[in-house]
Amino acid sequence: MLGLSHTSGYAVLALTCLAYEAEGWLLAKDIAECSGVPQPYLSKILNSLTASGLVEAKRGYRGGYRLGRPPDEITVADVIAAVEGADWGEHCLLGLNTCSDDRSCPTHAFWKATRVTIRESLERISLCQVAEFERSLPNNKHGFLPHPPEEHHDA
Amino acid sequence: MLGLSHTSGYAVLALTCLAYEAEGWLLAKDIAECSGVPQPYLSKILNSLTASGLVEAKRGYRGGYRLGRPPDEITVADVIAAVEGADWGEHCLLGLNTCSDDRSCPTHAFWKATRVTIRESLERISLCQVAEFERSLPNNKHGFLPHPPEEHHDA
DNA sequence: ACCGTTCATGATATGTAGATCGTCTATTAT
DNA sequence: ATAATAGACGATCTACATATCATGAACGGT
Repeated sequence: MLGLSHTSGYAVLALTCLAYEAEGWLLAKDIAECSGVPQPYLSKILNSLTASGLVEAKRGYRGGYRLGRPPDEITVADVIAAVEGADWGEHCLLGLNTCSDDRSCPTHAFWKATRVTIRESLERISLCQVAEFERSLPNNKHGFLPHPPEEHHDA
Repeated sequence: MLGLSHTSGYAVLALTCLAYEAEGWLLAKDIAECSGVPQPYLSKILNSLTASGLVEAKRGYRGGYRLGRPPDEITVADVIAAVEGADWGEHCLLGLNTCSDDRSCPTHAFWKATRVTIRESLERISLCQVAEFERSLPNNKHGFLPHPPEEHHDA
């Protein structure tokens, strides 16, 4: 199956929620509800996003998460690198670990070029654009995205 | 990590060994040695390749495996489909299972187009070409590929 | 200083890919 | 028919991604 892990998608969704709320702090719990990502797992993801500086975390009363820098300066590629490691997209298409520039596999040249295209494309998609995109969708009920800034009082 | 499973690469390597030996039958043991794939695991892979018709298996004395059809009629895409399932490359880049044409993710359109390119590229690479490619490599010692048709007598 | 709030972190399931082992069954030389 | 050969298949084991839980540590209002 060709693609990234669920974690990458989760991270993008979570950050998109934060991109909506450019000011204040969002609780992990609210990000979970807004993004649809299971909360305990989301905490782990937010944790590694904090470690890589994409988000800031504040503990205690009135704490929560917010973006570490403006949403137009965070790309989908950044998010993926933060959760998958910087070397995502440096691997052999066929999963061969013997494969390198020196000792290449039959798909090596093609895949190397394709990876660059993919990486560049994802570097061109900022969180702003993702948020914009999500907002534009006709059936943006729930699952993907917010719930405009509005507070819920009931459990 | 963006890429297919190890199994796909193993399958391609194994079939490339068979492509060398267009006539007779090759033992699982010899394919394992030639391709560098761990033998017990290779058996599973060969088994599923047999199920999909890419190779033929013959049991018993003087048995072994051989290609089910000429190597120039087997593409890398065929091999991948056989081991990963026909729907490899139909998944969301970000691993979101909520993602579809109807309810797309931000990378959906781009990724859908890219997938087609990838698939088409792999459909253009036949086992003949793979074998040719491997043969052309300067340091084709062992690991990847054969061992030109020559029998090994010692353990 | 206290205490509730909120993130951080380690321990613990669960599912699936990767890898191995042992045994069953089919084939063929004799 | 028999025995040796070689693939088929089920049971098992490890590693990792995914997911959950419980506890710890930091923060801020009072």
